[in-house]
Amino acid sequence: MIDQKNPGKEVCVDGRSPCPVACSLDLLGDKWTLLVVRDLLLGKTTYTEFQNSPEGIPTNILAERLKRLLAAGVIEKSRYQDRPVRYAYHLTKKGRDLRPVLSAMIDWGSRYIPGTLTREQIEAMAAQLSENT
Amino acid sequence: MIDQKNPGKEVCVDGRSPCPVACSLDLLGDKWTLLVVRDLLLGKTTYTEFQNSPEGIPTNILAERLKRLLAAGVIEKSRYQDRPVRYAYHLTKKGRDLRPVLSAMIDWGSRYIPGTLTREQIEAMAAQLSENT
DNA sequence: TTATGTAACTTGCAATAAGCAAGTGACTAG
DNA sequence: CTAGTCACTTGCTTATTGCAAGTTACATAA
Repeated sequence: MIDQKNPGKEVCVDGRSPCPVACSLDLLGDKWTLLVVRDLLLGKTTYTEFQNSPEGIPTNILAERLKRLLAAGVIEKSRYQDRPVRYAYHLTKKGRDLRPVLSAMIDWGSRYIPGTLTREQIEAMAAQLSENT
Repeated sequence: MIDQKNPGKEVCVDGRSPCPVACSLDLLGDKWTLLVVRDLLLGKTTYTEFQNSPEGIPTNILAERLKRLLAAGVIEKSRYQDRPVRYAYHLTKKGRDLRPVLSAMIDWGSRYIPGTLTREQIEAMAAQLSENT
């Protein structure tokens, strides 16, 4: 993975090593961040929609993760309505390009974790979700 | 993602929801676990090799993660030498099938995180690593 | 035979992060 | 003027990390 002749010397910005996996995990390596990205890929856009996902993300953690993803340029925030103020979150290109990561996790999880939905079931639900908008 | 008519009811074994992403993250969602899998995919097999990776995983966390991956059937442990006792860890099929997840992370990280190595650089180093054995 | 060294951990403890409940401010609808 | 929604924030308890040091079993060198 890393230059064995020069260990721990060449470090990426704020990262633990120049390994793209390690640096990705610095941003995405926890139990919640990729679930927010999942929701965004499914077309959810608002704070309350993220909160209503069945995993039940704690509100302070959701707020913090949205800030981090915003700072990292993975998502963007827009006020889509004044009076009353309402915000929508969307993935940037950087964020949309996380789809293959999520996709690989869906494949792995649905194959190896019993009781989880298959890609097909998820896609059917995603289609329904976008119908209702 | 999840059945909206019956929220929070249909949960996978020990998981937060029947979503394969959520359940995968219950096992893999932290800063270290996938780095161990990365090392294993690169051909590293021993405790000390994992420790010597440039990210510097704390030893107690390494021990705990190996236990978890073992319990989850992602890796297996073998005594490859008595006197002195030495252990080797290897990926099972379940573990090797995580390659697409790591692969997608390499692609995303090397594209979006400046200073990280490209897939090509990593593959070159992996080739070198297996030469030296 | 004692002394040093290595592999693979375990233990103790301080610091950080997660999780829960409750509160806030802007605004709307009844 | 009361209740309700959205998008958060604050306070506090519990759980997880990270660091240093210790442990056990064996090996090799003096």
